[in-house]
Amino acid sequence: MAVSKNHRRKSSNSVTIVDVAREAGVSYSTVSRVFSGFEFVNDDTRQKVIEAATRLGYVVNLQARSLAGGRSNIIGLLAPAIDNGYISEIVAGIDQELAQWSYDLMLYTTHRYAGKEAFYVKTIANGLVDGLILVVPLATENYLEALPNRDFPYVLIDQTDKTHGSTTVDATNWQGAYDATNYLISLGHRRIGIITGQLQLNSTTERLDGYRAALDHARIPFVESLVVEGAYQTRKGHAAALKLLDVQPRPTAIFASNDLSAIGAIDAVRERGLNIPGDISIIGFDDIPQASLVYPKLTTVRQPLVQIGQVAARLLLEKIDNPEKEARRVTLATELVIRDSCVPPPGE
Amino acid sequence: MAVSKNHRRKSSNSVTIVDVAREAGVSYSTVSRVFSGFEFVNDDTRQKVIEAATRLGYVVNLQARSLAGGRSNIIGLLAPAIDNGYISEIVAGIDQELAQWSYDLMLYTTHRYAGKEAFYVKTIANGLVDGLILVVPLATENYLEALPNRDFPYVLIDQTDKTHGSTTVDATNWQGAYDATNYLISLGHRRIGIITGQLQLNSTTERLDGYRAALDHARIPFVESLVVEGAYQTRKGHAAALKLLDVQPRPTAIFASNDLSAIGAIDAVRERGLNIPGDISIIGFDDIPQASLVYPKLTTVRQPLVQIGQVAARLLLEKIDNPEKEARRVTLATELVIRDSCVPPPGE
DNA sequence: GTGAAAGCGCTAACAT
DNA sequence: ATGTTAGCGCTTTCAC
Repeated sequence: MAVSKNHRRKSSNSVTIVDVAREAGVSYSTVSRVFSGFEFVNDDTRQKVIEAATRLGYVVNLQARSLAGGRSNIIGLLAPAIDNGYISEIVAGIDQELAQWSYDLMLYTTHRYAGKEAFYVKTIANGLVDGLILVVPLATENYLEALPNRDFPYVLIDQTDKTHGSTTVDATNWQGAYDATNYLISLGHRRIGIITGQLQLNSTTERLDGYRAALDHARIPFVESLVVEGAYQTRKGHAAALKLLDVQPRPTAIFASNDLSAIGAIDAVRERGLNIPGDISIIGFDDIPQASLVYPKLTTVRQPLVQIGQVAARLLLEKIDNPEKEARRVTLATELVIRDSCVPPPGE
Repeated sequence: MAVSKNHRRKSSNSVTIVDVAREAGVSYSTVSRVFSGFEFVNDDTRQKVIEAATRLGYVVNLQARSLAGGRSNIIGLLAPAIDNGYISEIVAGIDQELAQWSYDLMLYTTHRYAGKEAFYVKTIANGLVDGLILVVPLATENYLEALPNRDFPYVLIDQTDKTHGSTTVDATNWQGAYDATNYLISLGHRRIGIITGQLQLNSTTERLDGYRAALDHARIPFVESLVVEGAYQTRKGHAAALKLLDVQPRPTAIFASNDLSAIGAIDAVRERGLNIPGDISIIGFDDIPQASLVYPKLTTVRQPLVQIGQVAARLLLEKIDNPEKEARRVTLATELVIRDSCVPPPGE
């Protein structure tokens, strides 16, 4: 919160619209028209203005444009961090889409104002961004409460909220988990452990349900002790896997609810002197870039991360252009990606 | 460049400083003083203002503050993309540092305006950011030419420029490469291939020089055909490794100038049916998070990526607060990280 | 088609 | 310590 004392103005030697107007011999609103596009301006005039601007090296001041015009062509991304493949891929998708509409991106990380989420979001929304994409794992409500009442455009990624009708994009979590579990079953596994995400999360529940459904479908009894809560991160995945390995009889396969957990699980299994996939098969979820890097290459359920980012950005832009547009939820298809980390159980 | 036609103003139901002033019964500059900190305001008045603001749900409009005050407390990061561990780690460092000074971050990707770099940068610099961090692999000059003449604060990461005196932060590339090569030599290798980065890059040259120096020092002849140009990416690393494997006699070790290349090289070596590290040792550079994920875990030269980001941000902030501050170059130490991808050559 | 003028919400002299 | 007044650089009516 500390703001530096010695506020000195930016070296404001910049060429403004007024300079261009003078140089071109027109009024400065004409210059504005030329650069904001779309107004009817005489071709000669336009030419004069553009030449003058080029001569002077004028570039528009987006800040001023934004204040005056009410729009900044900037959207914000609120995320815990961008230090893992999951978010990076999504950001790539967002960036791709924004580039097409000449929008820019601000990055807000959530770890900043713990406990003051609402204030933080409110400040963001009241500032320069035209809309917000939220990739917030926990406590979404805390962030959201500051938003809908001022009907500020936003979209949620992989996060449905019950209270407000929010525009959301996610993937077929249930189906993906079903597919993963079912694949393991088809390989002959019957004792399948699962490492979940945080239980509050929607995606956690959906994936857990998909897992159960596949078990049910194959008439494999659901065993409580084979379900261990993780947190969608490597460390927790590691710990959860260790727990799973202590269950008797030991599971022959583990479904990790995301790849980060799966990677942690791989290490844990190895530490116990067990072999992957020989002794234990492991399947993940997400297909982040690391999934094909680890050894053995991870069999996983692919989420179209880049596309999720793209769609989220597009929905947001639509919402910005047309605030009346009603909230909707777009769910993209997951896909089983078979690599090397799953084989039939030992002795099969 | 297309700007949406239906510019509608942001739902401007927002509470402004004027509303707060009216509610508190003071002039609106007083309100400004309270929220911009530091002015001498009577405690009673301040109290009244804060209460009024809270009652009304006022939050500052950073945009307006920025236009009026000449400072936005936002800095920009210009990078090719953020989709790899190298940049992600740096961004994490930047973000960490910025958080401390309540600065925010804009993300600009370079792939947008190919061929119009100068214009792009100029627009950025003329807009809302107070400064810019550049992580630009190629054609740095194109970006830079628009900057120094308007003495806009910026810092370069891992990129020295000859023409202007730019503030730069990088790592001990020469020493790191020397250490890597020397380590290989100490293991008994004498035919050591190198996959470089793009030859235009400073870091490429420095690392190549370090490699040569280590060879020289051990009186191992430098062999031209053992040097293959890569591009700091996995794909190119793969291709380069393939080339290296065709050299007769075949190298027993490969120094990849960054981890991404090393990862590509690992795959290439495997495709040739060779074993790592048994047949070929591979060493990388950077120590991105993926380095410890691959199999075998990659021996590499660690760059303090997060710290690089932090230092870059700090230097930039200093420069913003004090434009007279002269440019300087901070070089951080690299460190050899021994993992599993290097062993003595076969038959040693 | 073009110019004049009123803001956008705020900061920063300059007064008092 | 607080109020008054100019802007920051632009968009956007409203005239002509």
